[in-house]
Amino acid sequence: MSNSLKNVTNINKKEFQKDLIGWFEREQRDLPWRKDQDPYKVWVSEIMLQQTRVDTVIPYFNRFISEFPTIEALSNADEEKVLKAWEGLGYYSRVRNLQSAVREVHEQYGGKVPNTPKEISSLKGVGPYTAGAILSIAYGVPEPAVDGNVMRVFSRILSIWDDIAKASSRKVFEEAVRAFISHENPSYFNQALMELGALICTPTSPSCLLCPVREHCHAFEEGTQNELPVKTKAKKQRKVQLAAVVLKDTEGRTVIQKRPSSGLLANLWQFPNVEIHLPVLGDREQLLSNLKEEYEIQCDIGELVGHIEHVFSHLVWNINVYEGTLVEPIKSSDTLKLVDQEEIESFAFPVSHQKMLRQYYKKE
DNA sequence: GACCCGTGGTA
DNA sequence: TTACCAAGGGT
Repeated sequence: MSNSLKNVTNINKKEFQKDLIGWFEREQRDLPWRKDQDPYKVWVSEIMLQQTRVDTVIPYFNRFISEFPTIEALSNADEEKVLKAWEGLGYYSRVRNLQSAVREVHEQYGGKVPNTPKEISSLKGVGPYTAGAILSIAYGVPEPAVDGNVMRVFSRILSIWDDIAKASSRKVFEEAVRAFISHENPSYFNQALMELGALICTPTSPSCLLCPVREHCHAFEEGTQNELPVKTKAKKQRKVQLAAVVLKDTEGRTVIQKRPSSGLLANLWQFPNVEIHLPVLGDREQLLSNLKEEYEIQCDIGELVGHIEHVFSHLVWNINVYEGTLVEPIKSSDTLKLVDQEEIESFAFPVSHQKMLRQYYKKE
């Protein structure tokens, strides 16, 4: 056993399970993905919930399941529509991986989500947490599903001082879950840990007096609940300067381009823009030369109409936005289009460019 | 292990 | 305003 788990044997496992699961049965929230245990819906919900709040996910989940209700529906869906359904949720590789994996299930597993750790973990976008979540919730398999909640809850219950920001710490908490998980109801056990983390055992000012398992909690006994878990700070975001142009033709249509199929905001659509490495050249000159060289677009760059700051988890965009007009017509392609106000609605944009769309495109 | 990959809410 | 956060995974 890991040295971090020296307190495991001090806790009555059966009593702990009973108190935790009993609380979950009484207090669990009524959430749309809890209406049944359809493995596909459990899967979709778990992908959406990665690093994303429950309140944010709810409307996306309802719309997504309404539009793509089954494995087959999502397998056959147009990628553009799937991305559009994810627009605004962030971490867009999640949905590309999801559709790719769903297609694999459709073709290789006869449309049935696999129920073994090895098979399910081999699917794109399904890591250790998601594998355990689907296996336990959809199939009742007693596998750990260790997310940030579970690490926080168990760091307090067992007084584990490992840094939860380190990837290597996850296995310590998986070991803790394996020591306590209910084999009668792994689904409720795992969900209860996360629900407890979300509602009671919160990051700051946990509600210990309302906690159903405070009698089992070492941190509560020692008064260290506000010092746990240990988590090192994230480093600051890098700043990136951009210049973008809302480029119109003589009929009021606007140029949009598709982002590369990998990296930041992959496959989303945007207004033409360039990263400004050297400010000395000037935004207009760099936009002009980029559009000419990359797309053979001849245009005039007009007024600076505004600027947008957009904060990502790991960087900050500062975008100067210009108006522009096409000098000669362009040819549409898979990655470059001229669209009117109605057509543009069907393309998925990152939030930063949605702001441009609202502020600088729909005028006049 | 370090870094990349989004967004909106909150103290 | 700043910093941190929220049901992680890929490379």
